[in-house]
Amino acid sequence: MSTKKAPCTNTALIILEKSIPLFAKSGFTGVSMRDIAKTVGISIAALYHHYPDKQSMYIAAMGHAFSDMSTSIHSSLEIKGSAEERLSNFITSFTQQMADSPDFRALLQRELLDGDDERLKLLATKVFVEPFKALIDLAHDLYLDCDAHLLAISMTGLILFHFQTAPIRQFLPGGRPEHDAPEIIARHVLMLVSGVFNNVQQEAEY
Amino acid sequence: MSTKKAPCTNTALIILEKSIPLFAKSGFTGVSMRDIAKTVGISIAALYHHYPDKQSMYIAAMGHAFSDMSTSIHSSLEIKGSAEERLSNFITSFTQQMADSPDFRALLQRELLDGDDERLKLLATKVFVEPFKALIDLAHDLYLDCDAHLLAISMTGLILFHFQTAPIRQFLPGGRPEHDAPEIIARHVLMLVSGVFNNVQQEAEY
DNA sequence: GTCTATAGCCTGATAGAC
DNA sequence: GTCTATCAGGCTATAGAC
Repeated sequence: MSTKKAPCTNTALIILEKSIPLFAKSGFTGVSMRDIAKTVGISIAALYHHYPDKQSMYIAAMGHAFSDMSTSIHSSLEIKGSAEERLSNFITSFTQQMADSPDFRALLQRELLDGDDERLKLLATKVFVEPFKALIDLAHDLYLDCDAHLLAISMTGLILFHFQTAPIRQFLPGGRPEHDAPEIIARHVLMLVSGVFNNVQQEAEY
Repeated sequence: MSTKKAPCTNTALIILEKSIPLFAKSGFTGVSMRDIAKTVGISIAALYHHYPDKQSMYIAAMGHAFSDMSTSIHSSLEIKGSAEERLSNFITSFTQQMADSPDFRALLQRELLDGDDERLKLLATKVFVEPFKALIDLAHDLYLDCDAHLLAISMTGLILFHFQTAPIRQFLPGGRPEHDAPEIIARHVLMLVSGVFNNVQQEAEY
């Protein structure tokens, strides 16, 4: 367990870790093997010793980035408490994790645009299936009888979209730098979702 | 006014209209001048007669795509009625417009990832500033005293994220094909936002 | 305004020495 | 496992005829 977190000296893994920021910034077609070789500090031919082609390297890099995020998310789903506490905790920690992982966010966006079914399935099962199950359980415990899948999408989307739009918000009415702070975003999303909670309770009382 | 909507026979505009789907599908670096020339049905050299380089052509294509969306959105912001009716109408029509414009959605996502400040400012002023103003007015009329900018981002994000995640939802718990329908998405988002409305009213009564 | 032809560079990928 | 050298083809962009 502790060995997995040790700084990596294996060349194949170093290639992945150094190429992830490049792919996040410029996408698959925007990064050349030359760029990667230069960043890693080895020759192009050496890259091909570890991966048969660029596509395989990209997929391996995605798998690595998604595994990292997976462990990070998993570790924050276990907290016990009331349903309200767990909801608040999920939103807060997920928002903080996304704020801490700009590369993952960019890769996620790029995969949603360009990923084929195989890559999207990997992304789903490695990263999002478990938090989605937790969210659906949470919706059940909170007596939210709206579609749990749609609600889970909405909650993750609410959080992620605030980060996605960060670069354009300075040009939109009311946009201010404070709006980028994860604490502000988390509080806002929790307010929105709590609204649903109360709303459905009201309807149930009719 | 009617002339603007007439089918275009000007080569420079045909180039834009035929290249927009290519850029939407594969991004700037994923489309070559060869691809565009082939799709338009002219030679590469002819492309360079109308645009000085690939970058200029891409920016012109973005401007064209965003203008189209701008007029489409503007035409649905004028409807009168109570604040609740206008909210419902905005969500419904915006969701429908996004459902009808997959190319615009893809270009928007790509620009959020790769656009520089100049391009993002164009995107903001051409497309999003006006609906944002309408949403902020709406939030005021509904006595929502939460941050209007954050709420506007959240509403557009709620809608857009359901489309963004369409290809991956089949791999997530509870995902079903019906969830892609704009009517379902619009109703779900309206339910979420109405929840806020009731919630804030409750708080105001305390 | 459109064409053919091409320059000059960059691309992914390989061969073979060490 | 890493290197240098290289290939064949794609890339953006241009020249010059019609």
